[in-house]
Amino acid sequence: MPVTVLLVDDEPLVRAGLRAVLDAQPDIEVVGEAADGAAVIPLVRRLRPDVVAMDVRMPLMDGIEATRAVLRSVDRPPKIVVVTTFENDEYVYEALRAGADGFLLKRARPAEIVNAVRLVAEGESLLFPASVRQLAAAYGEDRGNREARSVMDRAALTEREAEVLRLMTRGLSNAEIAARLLVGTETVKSHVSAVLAKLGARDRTQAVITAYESGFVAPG
Amino acid sequence: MPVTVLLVDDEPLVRAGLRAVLDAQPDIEVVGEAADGAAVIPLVRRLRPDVVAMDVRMPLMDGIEATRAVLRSVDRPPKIVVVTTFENDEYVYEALRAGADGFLLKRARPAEIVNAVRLVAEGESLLFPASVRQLAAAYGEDRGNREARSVMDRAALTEREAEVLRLMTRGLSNAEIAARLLVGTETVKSHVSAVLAKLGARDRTQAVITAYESGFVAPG
DNA sequence: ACGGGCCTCCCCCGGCCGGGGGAGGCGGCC
DNA sequence: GGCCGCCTCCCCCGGCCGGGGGAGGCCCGT
Repeated sequence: MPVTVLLVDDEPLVRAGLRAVLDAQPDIEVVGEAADGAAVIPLVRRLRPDVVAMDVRMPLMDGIEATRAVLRSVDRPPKIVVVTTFENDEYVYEALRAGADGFLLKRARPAEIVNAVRLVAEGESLLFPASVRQLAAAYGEDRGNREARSVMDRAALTEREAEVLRLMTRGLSNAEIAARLLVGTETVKSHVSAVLAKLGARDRTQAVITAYESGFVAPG
Repeated sequence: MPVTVLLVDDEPLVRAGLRAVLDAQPDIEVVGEAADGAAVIPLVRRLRPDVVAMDVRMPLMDGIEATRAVLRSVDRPPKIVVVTTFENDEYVYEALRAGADGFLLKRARPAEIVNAVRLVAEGESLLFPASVRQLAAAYGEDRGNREARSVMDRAALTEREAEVLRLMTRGLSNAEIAARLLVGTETVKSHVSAVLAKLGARDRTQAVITAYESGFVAPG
């Protein structure tokens, strides 16, 4: 019996690509598709796929949440392969921590994609940072982003500081933030200074940039 | 006779997706694939496709270069549709300036992809605002975002202003931008003021926020 | 030739910003 | 009880920022 696969990705194009690649294999069968993490649970219950190929970045419920949801609400859960565009995507690591069994780069060659699905179906855990490192080196780029994210991770903003940063990302001035939070402007200045120091930002603009780059705020 | 299409994308997965979507149409036929811009010229010469669907971001030769190369070295060149992941990708604008006839978002629905190919094949030029607006509306929900996007669309920044805004989104001060662009700080201040006015922003922070919200810069 | 848009640079000036340093109150933790 | 982290507020001050107004050179289209 073939390995059954459920595809979860918000982009129909990617789903079509995965389907084309996987269905071309005699021992693999795509049994369903979903456009968002929120739709995964009932589909997994009904279709009982061996493997779920799941995008990490999706609009309503991302791959991390969806992975957690599947693992805790289905017994004998399927293997979960996380699909991502960027190498060293923090989301991927989170998804793996959440219990995903492996991951796939969208730019991988078809043979690698097929191989990854077969391997996790057999119970192998695909955690090869090595190959990711290679691809990262080959394609370079996207470095600043990872930095921003890790800066934000290590920043350890206090609750108040995070709130102030959030208002900064809405374009508010110190005086406006003060009014919004019902505190004095001097207090806001203290928080802003703390945020700048923790994020390694020179001014509020750089702080806002870091917030966007790190995913602290979602643009789309 | 069907519309013939050549796919150019470094990711086999995307090629497979486009092929699946396009080949499903009786009036469209994918006649070839290439993984890099460098391979396009001979393929175009041999296959004489009506349309080339070309990724903008590729390792060896990007879509901009490849577009230019095709247009200048082939007579009766094919229509070129630029394929991108991000809306408002700077590369896309460059490609359009280089002579591309339209563009496609990878996250577009299959029907829209098919439609875009048919339209350019018929000689329609798919330029941005309208179709982007549609896609944004279709996928949007998020209202503020669409507003930001339309603000950006109507902003009509000059080339220089856009460049200054791009540097602003990198966290640079006026002095640093001046140094980077080899002009005086007063000049930069003029451009910044123009950008703020056109974007309806009060300060550079708000301008950067608008840039992120509108997709002028891609965060992830 | 004239006008208009763009890029460049200049002056003045008020204001918000951010750094440095300090301090008091409150809560939790050892 | 004592310490520490967080939130709150204060003063001084230099600097970058942004507004307003102006101007010259360039190219393009009329």
